[in-house]
Amino acid sequence: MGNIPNIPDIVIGRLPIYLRALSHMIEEGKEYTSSHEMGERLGISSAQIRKDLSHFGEFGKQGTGYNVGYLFEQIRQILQVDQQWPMAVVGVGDLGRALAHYKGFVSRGFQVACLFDNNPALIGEDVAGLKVMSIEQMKDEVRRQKVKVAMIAVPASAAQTVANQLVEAGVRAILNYAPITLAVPPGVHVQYIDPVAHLQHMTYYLKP
Amino acid sequence: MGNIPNIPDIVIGRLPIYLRALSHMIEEGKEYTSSHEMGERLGISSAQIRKDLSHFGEFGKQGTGYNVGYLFEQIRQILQVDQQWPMAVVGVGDLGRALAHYKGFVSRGFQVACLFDNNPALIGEDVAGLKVMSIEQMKDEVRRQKVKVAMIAVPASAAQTVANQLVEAGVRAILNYAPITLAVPPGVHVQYIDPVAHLQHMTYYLKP
DNA sequence: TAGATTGTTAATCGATTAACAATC
DNA sequence: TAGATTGTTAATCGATTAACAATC
Repeated sequence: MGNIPNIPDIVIGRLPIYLRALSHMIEEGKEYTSSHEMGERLGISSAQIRKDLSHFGEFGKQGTGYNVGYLFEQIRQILQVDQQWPMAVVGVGDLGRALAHYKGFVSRGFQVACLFDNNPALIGEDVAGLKVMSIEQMKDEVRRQKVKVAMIAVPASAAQTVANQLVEAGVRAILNYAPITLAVPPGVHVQYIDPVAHLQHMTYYLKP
Repeated sequence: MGNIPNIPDIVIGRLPIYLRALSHMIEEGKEYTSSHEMGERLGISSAQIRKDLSHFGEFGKQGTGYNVGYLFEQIRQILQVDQQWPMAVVGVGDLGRALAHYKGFVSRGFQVACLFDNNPALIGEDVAGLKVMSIEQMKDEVRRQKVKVAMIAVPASAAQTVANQLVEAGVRAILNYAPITLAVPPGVHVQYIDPVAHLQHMTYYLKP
């Protein structure tokens, strides 16, 4: 009913980039922008930006361009980040700690709500104002807090098991920092962050 | 001369994923694999894997598939990660520290070689066996160590300046953790890691 | 009004997939 | 040999770009 159908995933993936650029423009006090200007900043063609946005509605005015604040709000709604998503962090090593302390989540729609680890030495420790809980408590706690989004920061060998447990507890979006491809049921979304993969991608081009 | 021409960047981007899967297979003691099996694991079609590899040569045998160790070595060479790249980390906050301590670089062709921060309170501190150096020392040190690869873990407001300095010092590949698009000269490669962008991409699909 | 910029259409470009002969 | 799987070609599919009428 009134559903916006069939928008390519690659388009969805660019919306957060547009959002980021718009928020910088807001900081700069810029009131209007154009597809040309945004494209310039982001290294994307203006036609692509207009096409992408046109999937969701008409946000601009001919001759004037886009109202920065308005477009920002619209994209926030489209991505559903005009709300605050509580997140679980699993694995409280160096990376998990960095995620727990990261200041950049809150302004962009997320909030670390609970931390889990299987190391007894860590359980109960206070990290960024949260008590580290055991993996055994994870299912209950994730359900209790209605957590739908989680970040996995455990070794590759444990990542699939953790993912299974998270899914069972109701998590539907996983950001996986472990360098391994996860198998999840349909309807559960996974994104990967593997810095080494990015680095290796670039070294290909570093010939002489 | 004998150059392999015009390989799509998107293909290069998948090679690290193949490499990762192959290294898991090596750990498992698997000797042979097939495009079908790899595709299964990675959620990629077998045709795509064969097509991707065919850009670089013929690595398989009909009827048998691919020798895991051999294909692994070949892709390592293609990506130039059969060597150890020294890396600079700029910004020694929580994230920079996590990167400095990360154990996963060395086995995959990288090594954190130097750390920089502009906070006087941090300079001289020992982090993961390295002394934090000042940004003023960066250009000299990067040149001295012939560092070509760097990771930026400073606030967005400082990232462009840092990038400029790194490029001036000879860095040609930058992994940028700051949530901002960088402008760099041709021939310098940038990849981005913005966890929030990935999260926002997924929340789009978390409708009801 | 004149100039600028949108939203959209059609054309182009590129990537993925299906199919299969070759062959281990 | 029979079965399996490659590397490659051609067909399909999808994404990007160019162009422009509409209009602010």
